Amino acid sequence: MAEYNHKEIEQKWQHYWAENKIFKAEVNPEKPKFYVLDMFPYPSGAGLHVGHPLGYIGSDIVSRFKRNKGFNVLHPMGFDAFGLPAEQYAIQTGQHPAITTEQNIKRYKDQLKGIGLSYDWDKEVQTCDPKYYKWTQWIFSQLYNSFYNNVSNKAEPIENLMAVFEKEGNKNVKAICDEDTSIFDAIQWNGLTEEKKALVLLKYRLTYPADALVNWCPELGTVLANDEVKDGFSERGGYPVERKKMRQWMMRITAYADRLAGNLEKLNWSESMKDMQTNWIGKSYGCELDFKVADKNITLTCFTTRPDTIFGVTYMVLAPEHELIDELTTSTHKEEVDAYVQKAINRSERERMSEVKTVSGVFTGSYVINPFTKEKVQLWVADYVLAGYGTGVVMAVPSSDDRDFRFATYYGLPVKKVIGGTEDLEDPTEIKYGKMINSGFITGMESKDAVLATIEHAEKEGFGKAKINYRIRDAVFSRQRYWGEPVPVYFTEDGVPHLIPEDELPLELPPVDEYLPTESGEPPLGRAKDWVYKGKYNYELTTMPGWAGSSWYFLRYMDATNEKAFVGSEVVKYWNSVDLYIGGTEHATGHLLYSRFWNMFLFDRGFIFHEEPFQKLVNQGMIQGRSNTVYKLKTENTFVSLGLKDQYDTIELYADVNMVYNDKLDIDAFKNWRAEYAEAKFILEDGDFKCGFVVEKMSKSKYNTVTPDAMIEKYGADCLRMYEMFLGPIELSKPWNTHGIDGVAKFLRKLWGLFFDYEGNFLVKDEKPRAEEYKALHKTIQKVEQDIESLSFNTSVSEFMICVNALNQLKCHKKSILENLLVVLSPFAPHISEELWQSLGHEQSIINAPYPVFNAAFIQEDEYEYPIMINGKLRTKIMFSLDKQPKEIELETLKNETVLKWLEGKQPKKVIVVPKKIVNLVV
RNA sequence: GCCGAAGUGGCGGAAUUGGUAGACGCGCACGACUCAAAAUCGUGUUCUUUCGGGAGUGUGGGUUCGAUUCCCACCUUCGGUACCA
Repeated sequence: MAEYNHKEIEQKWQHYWAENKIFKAEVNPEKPKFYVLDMFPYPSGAGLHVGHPLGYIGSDIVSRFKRNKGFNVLHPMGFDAFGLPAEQYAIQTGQHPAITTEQNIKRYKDQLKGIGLSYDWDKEVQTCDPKYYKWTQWIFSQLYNSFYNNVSNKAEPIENLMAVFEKEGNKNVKAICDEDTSIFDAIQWNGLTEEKKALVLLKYRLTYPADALVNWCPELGTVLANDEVKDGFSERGGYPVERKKMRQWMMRITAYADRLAGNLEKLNWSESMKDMQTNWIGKSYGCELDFKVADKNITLTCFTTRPDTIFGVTYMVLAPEHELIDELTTSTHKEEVDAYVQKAINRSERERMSEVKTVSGVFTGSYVINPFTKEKVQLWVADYVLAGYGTGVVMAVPSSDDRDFRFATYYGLPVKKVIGGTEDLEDPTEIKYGKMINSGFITGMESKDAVLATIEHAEKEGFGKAKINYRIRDAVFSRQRYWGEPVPVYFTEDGVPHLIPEDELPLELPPVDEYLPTESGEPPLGRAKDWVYKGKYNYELTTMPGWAGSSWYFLRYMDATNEKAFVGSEVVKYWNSVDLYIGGTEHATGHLLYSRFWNMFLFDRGFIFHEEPFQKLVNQGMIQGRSNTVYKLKTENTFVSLGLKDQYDTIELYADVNMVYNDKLDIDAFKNWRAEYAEAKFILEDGDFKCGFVVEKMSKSKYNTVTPDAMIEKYGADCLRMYEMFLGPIELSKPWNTHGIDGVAKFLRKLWGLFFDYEGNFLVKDEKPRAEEYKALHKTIQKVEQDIESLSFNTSVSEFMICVNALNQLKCHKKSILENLLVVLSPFAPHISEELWQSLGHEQSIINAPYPVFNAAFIQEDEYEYPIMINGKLRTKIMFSLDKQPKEIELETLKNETVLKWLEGKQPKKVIVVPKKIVNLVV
């Protein structure tokens, strides 16, 4: 072969890999395993752009590297195939979402294969495949059949709980359950009807139906999880979201809040990612305190993290949604309170958010009694108190809480200062901690000690207890949509839910005539004809959310075709948890929390053997678009180059980045782009038409999308892979700019040139390398190996360039050098490496070639050129033998001509000689 | 507001535990080859300069013989989160 022909080579090797199942991963206890995982994509209609594969290329390099290093590597890919876009498209066109999804998946797979990624496609999973979602439904069933035991601190079968109920009721049970669960004994339990028993058990199950205040998105016709809502709008589509009470399946993730937060410490994740999860879980230590309502037989419990400020409580506040509001409102205030509550509840999330700094509230007419001081304070309703957090009741301490202070100031409520140092302050909330003042028995204590003292006192007196509170809420699991996993549940006439038995799974998605809600407002599944269980029981009509299928796919990959279990236990024992997981930050509080939850649950129940699914997590940065702009005169069909545009009255328009090179417009291509530009005139500068640029999101409407296909067509997959890595550290976001890719293309041609000359003559000879050649090679082996371990792929690419430049300079065509270099390069540029590897006479794929062993002897230097600095400024350099003693170096330096000139006859005060680093003279 | 990450040439970026700032590449300039162009190769390329130097890693200070690196304060950008009691 005369010239480097990427197209031919890449197709050849991609076929070879696929036909010979080179990347097939099978359990092999003889070999150490390594599991490299990419976050699996939702196959959108637009296909991949060059930003998507960034992480895939990085993980592919690690996978291939580990293979060369002797590991048994599991590196799978699949598709998160249920989802809104396909369904929205189905609503518009009537086409079944499965068809669109299949087409999109095919396109994605073609694109991924074109990049030469080393996936074991036999392990592919698609969440919308009934063979897959059978097991998603099975896991749902396991959750349904489990409760969380606070004593063993893990999930257990619900039968364990039932056995205890039969023996002694629930009075000694320490388990996670609904707040409103009442206490009963064995006699009461055993006396309950089956229906009643079932309803009680729902309060304990890890998945359960409940009336919950949810994020309802009318535009999408479904509820959304908290992490799917951003600033009051749906994350997908950007439609407004409102609060609504609906009956929903919920997941009791709160049972795992503590372990999810605590385990983070053990994980090799970025600090920012751990922080995001920690904040989302929002664990806070404090206590619950009971306030009796004056003249009423009601006790309100509030949660506070600052019980030390109890003597500063000057009023109390309820959330507008609080269920006792009617009872707590006196007749004289009824009208006002009702009006306020109505307004507050109807206010959309969005409005509430935009008015964060304004305060509003009304007095209920009732008073509560501070259990510590016996003081009567006013009870208010205000929407700054959230129903969903704590108990929906807040003790207000305006002297140490900003919001309380703002509220009290606005409504003229008293402020009582309880922390030392705040006595004379205008705004006492500036100081949050100190010595307590005006605080009864805790006066004089430090706030920290006072917290403990007050809790102790409250517990002794029986009106409070220490409590850990979490911000995280149970996750809404129902979606009022069609394109998702059916929930494997039917309802008997009494409304009690029952699981579809395991051997009848999967419960397949039935056909419907339209992908819209029914007339009566039921989800689309309500349209399915004759879709009833055993001919008489109604099925659950909501489907599972997107995160259901993605919460366990990493387990299914291990054993993708197992029909007896979601994953075989020997298999999961071997592959265990993911060693390296690469994906975007956007999944920090959704997918990464839910999958940890499900994994932990499956671990508790003994189905798998690792508590945490992802040991090391790396977030790849986003590749932003880099749009090009051109400037058209407002009144004429004439465009003006960037540098001259200020002399004219222009409007800015996009030019497709694919017809701009180094910000210079290809005018002919531009004229052909659109009919209205065919006759356009151009005002050039220095003979070129220069475009402006803007960095923004990559999208079709901005004409700044670049597809991997286009890059591969022109430069080849190896070039694209290396260039993407060369752009910078994998975790950094950066704009895509095709300009630099030529550098990598040149590198590949130079590499090729070490093997073949222009006529296609094979140049490689089996000769003994010289010291410089060994040095160039081993420097590269060392650097690249370190870089891959730390995922610094960008510097590896530089190193390869340096090495090939050096070998070119040395005119090195020696087999033993080039052979090793190819193995080191192969994870980055696998196709060209395979081809050249074969040209050296190898019959086996380079994928299994052993990684060269770095030998420090080859890069050993015996001399070093010391930079000589005088007062920290570099003045000259002197070569010294590395075994020369510092004292000798000092003496010789002081004799050096340049040094003497700079010393101007003065004697240096101090001479610092750092071996193999530097010499610094202080004058 | 709070939490986190990041600020280095015209551009992407490099610099191991504090030790020659700007590796590697793009772009640009000049040169070679060519009738010419492309490709390729070579040289130069932080700024400034009176060609001795001087300044320089967001800003201001500090520690040090020596700071892109460590400490303090601040500014900017990006990501997350937000009446969370």
